Amino acid sequence: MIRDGTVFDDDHLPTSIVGRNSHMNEVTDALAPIQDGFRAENCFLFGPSGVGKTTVARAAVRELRQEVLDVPHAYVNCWQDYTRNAVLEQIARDLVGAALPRTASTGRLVDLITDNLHGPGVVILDEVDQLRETKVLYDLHEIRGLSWIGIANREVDLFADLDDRITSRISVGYRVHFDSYGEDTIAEILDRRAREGLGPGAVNEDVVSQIARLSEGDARRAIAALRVGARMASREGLSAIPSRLVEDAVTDAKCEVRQKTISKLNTHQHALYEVLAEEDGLIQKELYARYEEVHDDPVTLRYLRENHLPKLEHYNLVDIERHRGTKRYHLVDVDHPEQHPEHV
DNA sequence: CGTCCACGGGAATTGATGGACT
DNA sequence: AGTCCATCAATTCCCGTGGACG
Repeated sequence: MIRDGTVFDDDHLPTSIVGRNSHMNEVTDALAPIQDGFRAENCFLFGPSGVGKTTVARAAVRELRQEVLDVPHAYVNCWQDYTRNAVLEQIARDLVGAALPRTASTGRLVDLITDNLHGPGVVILDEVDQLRETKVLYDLHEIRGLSWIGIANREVDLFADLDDRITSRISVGYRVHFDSYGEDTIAEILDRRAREGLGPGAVNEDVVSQIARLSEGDARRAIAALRVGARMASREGLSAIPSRLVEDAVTDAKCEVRQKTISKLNTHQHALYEVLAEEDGLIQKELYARYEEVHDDPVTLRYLRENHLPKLEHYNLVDIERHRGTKRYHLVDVDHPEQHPEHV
């Protein structure tokens, strides 16, 4: 019953975007100057996860490229590439393509991009609030014709630690707020994905609205649930997803995401996770003490605090309970801890 | 008030790597 | 080929601030 599994991938970009017309218009407005050969307005998209921010950004760039041939564009996930150098390197790769030295200094990278950028270009900075070195925004501003689309969960002040005289010249022309999808919009999205990726009649209206209801306005979760449901059904030899499987599919999809996340943790993060799995609700100092025992090459508390702990929190694996100053670390609950499905 | 704890700025160190110079 | 220097990422070390609490 699964005709095309790629339809359910996180990076799948549908041919038309459901329920985000006004957002699309704002972003394409921001990019419009490129059509006349000028630098676009920087813009900033914010809202919770799974509400189509990245999709809209990518779709807007795609639309632009249908109007204007070969607009140089780059995509950077600042969560992975959070240093100045890493960001510039990624941009150089996407924008300029081809050969760049294995390691290059930031200055060299800026030169490389500047020299090879002919006409205006646009960079998508996903999870831009995770950027450690906001100086890079200044670097981008220095490159003629380059503009960016920043994406974040909350509205953040990106320019906090930049020189005021400089920041006043870097402007964010558009701020686009994304709110949660309604259930009917999620249902519409699911319906289209099903039509594209599954056999005919694989889902009925009832199943779709059930998934939509259970996924709390998060399209990513809904789509993952649809994929899991389809897989479960086809394993039973069915050509349609029966509604009795929906609930399991939603929770399994949740577990799947979690397992995938855990498998990406490094040894330090893993050790922390293990410690918390054994003993929940520790304060930072206790957590560190346990971690130090468990890990055979521990890093300092300072470093843990700076990198690994925030990472676990960001991954939504660890929850921090603040009770009058003292903070306690907890694992985030899973609905079905007793069983998790084999990995994808 | 003194202590404990969390937070985070900032300097310093280490190790890899690549380029320039000899 | 060998030496030296610059850059960068990762990590550590040191420390001041500030809240909570007894």
